[in-house]
Amino acid sequence: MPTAFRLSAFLPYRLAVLSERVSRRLAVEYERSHDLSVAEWRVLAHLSRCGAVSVRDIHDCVNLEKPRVSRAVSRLESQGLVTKAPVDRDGRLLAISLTPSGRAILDDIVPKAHSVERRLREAVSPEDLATFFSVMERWHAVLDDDPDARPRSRMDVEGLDAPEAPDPATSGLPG
Amino acid sequence: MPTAFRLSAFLPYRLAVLSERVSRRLAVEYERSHDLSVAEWRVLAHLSRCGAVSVRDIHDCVNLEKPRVSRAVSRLESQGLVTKAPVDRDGRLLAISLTPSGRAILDDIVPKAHSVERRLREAVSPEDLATFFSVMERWHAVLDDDPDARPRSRMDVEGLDAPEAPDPATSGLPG
DNA sequence: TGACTTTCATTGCAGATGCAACGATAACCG
DNA sequence: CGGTTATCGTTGCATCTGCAATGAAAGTCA
Repeated sequence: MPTAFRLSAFLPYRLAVLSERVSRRLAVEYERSHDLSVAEWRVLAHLSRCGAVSVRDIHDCVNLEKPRVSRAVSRLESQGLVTKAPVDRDGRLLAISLTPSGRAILDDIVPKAHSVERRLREAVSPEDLATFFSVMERWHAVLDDDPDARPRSRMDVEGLDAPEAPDPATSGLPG
Repeated sequence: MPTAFRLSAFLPYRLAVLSERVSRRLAVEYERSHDLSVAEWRVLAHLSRCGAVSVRDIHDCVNLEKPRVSRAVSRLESQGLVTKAPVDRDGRLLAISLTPSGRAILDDIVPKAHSVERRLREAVSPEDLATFFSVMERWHAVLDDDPDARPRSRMDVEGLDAPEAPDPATSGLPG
């Protein structure tokens, strides 16, 4: 008998569908009012916690390819939301930090993002939510052991509660 | 004090990271050996269950934009994996179905896809897995009530166990 | 010091993506 | 019938994406 594959019950597919739907709902908050892409939003969000960091550091922390970070940062800079400052100690590095405008936009978006998340969290019990996260973590562990899977980005593997783990190359910068 | 947003603990972000990692791991199976894109894989998988269907039907069922389905189908056709047949009863419609070659490729990929999924499922208890899916379903329900969220695609909302729910416009086609 | 390797950010480029048209066909309805 | 509307699949186009390659700047080590 011919192979029949039930895509709608397939775990990777279901994950992708939900993830995309949630992402698009969230994108409404930063796209509609501030014309930001996903990459730009992630960069801003990361900068809100980590101060002046390099492109490499952002790449390591927010699951974006380095060129994507670079372009996102350039666009944010052209909009006056971040600044790129050379690092005197290392001519290769760039110290990227938020401007007041960037901070103002974050101050507007972050509550909306939290609101979207809160509505999702409130729809399930704390126990179920904990189970959900533990399942996600175990699946990451499965992929960590799979040579055909991509490695996890640094911030995601180093624990979600750790302090910012500053890049030694850029820590101690102004900003 | 300035807004500090912990991206790595943000639910939409975490969902996106896991989903992308799983998707990329799965893509290894159909990309490396058969040079298929996600869209092409989804089209083939859908056809394996639903026989001869229209572009519109695929679009409704596998969470892909219509142009993306159209191009995926065209590329699959050029590779001899599917056929596009006109529907005599309705000149607008196209009856898309698998060729023997397409079926052969599916016969190769599907076990690999199941293997990836099995490893993930085996990493958690059946109870936790059930909880995971019920949480996903509740989040879909939250988004269903949100006017700023996109509607769910047909197959995903009509239940995962329903029979194929053939498009009345294309049902009864050869294949 | 000086050749070699590594790391950094950027750029090129081929291909994918999303959205808005478009032409063609069918359905609706007076 | 005939005109309007709706649907189907496709295409145009601006943008984004991923990957490799580039040039600049450390780091390494004899």
